[in-house]
Amino acid sequence: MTTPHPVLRFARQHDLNNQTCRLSSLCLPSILSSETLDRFGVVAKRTAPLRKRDALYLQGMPFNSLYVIHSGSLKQVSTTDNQEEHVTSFFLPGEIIGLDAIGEQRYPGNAIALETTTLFELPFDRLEALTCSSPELRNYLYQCMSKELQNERLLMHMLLRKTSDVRLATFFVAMSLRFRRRGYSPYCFNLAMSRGDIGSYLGLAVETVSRLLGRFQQQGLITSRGREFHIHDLEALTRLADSNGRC
Amino acid sequence: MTTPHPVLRFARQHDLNNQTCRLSSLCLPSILSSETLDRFGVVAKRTAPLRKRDALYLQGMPFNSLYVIHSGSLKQVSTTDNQEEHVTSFFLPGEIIGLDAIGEQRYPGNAIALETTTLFELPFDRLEALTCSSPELRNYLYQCMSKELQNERLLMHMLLRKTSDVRLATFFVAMSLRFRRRGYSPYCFNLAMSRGDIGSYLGLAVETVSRLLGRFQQQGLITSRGREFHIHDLEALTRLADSNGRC
DNA sequence: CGGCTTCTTGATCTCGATCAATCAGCGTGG
DNA sequence: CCACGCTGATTGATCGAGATCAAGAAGCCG
Repeated sequence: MTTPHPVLRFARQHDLNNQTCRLSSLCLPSILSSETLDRFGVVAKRTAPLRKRDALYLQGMPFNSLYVIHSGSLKQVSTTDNQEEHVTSFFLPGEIIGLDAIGEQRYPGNAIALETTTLFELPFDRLEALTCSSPELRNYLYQCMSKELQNERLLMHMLLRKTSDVRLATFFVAMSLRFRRRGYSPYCFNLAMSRGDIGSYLGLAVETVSRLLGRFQQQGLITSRGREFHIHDLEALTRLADSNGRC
Repeated sequence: MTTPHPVLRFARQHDLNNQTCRLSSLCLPSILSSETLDRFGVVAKRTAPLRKRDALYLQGMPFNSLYVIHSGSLKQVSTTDNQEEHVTSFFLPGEIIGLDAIGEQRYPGNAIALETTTLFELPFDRLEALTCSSPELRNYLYQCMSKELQNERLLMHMLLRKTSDVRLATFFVAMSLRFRRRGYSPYCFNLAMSRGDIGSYLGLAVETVSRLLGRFQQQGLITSRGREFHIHDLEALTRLADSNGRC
């Protein structure tokens, strides 16, 4: 109930600076005064935990709130006109969900819990009202969205061109970075999504993901046991992600 | 100098409603009162026209302003770490440039004029200051960015999976829609970008784009003479864009 | 222990990149 | 004005990455 907002707590502890990042830009800049953060926190309501496969919202439902993950993770799955499903995003603890729903006032996909997940709800009208009086908060929201936009654009045009191994390497580097930013180990983490989800997100077949994981393991880049991943050579992985595929 | 803002003029004339769109969501919603628009317009400064190949800004330059195209068109080209160039966006008249620069406070690529182009400059600090007093403007900006974000996500996961013909069909349908929204013909338009630019944007080789254009022409979907395009069967093109590629 | 789903591994085939050559357009300057 | 050269567009031929089909292995939960 009155537990401080997790992002808030994290920001206070770590005094995050406003550095760049690739896939996930949802860090809280230190510009935010703790006063603003407190009011940000006041708005946040804790929601009942979701169990695996539960939906936070469904595609087309009217947009009311943004959410911040406290623990657990979600995927967003969008169904296109021709009934194909695509995983469009993954969300990890501390990240904001729903920024892509503001425009259409509807959620653009199903948000499905990948494991038991707890969230904070940020009713957008109240948040938006706060931005009146707080330029920092206003700018923070602008920056969040702008960064996500830039990341999506970059990512898209990287992935469109890249070979499957580069795509998967990019994915791992990005995940590692996201865990690092949140204060978790960037070298050892659990990914609650299935191989199929990863494939859908990267535009690859399940079989390809599986084969690549095997190859990465042979090459000593990572080890994977089930959904637990150890990154052994982040530098090589980064080099691969930044390469043309063939080298 | 004191010419009214083109978008402003357009919005007054057409009383645009807030409908959904695919690739470009930069329509002005009718929510915006003309009072707000006037103040919006006051902020806008006309800039000197760019000639073909001129740069509006370069990658890494500090972000100061958003821009709205009055006439002409631009592409944004981002250079990745490994020195590859990717066309990340095209901008048509009436569309806003620079939303993806707010987050990092730097422009994420070179904005290059594809033809003689005139613009309006919107200094962001002044625009942002206006959002204090105008909830409509504030929400408009949020919605612009959110829509672009959603479009990029959808587009990415469509393109990642799709065959080359579906990609190109999607591109034409999107372009047609963008011209339609701005009051131009959706069936006949000039695209000032080269085949190479289109290929780069879609993640296809120039040769593939060229071959596909030939095939589309044979199939009676479009005709292209140089950079002038006629869309003959928008419905079939849309069906192709929404299909799985094989059908 | 069955009955799931998820993951892995193998074999084949297709789409599109790549290499290569020619052609068209277009502005420049002799 | 035309010849030249440059860039962009087209077309053809080859090859490889990855999708797809198919089958088996490994978890996972009731």
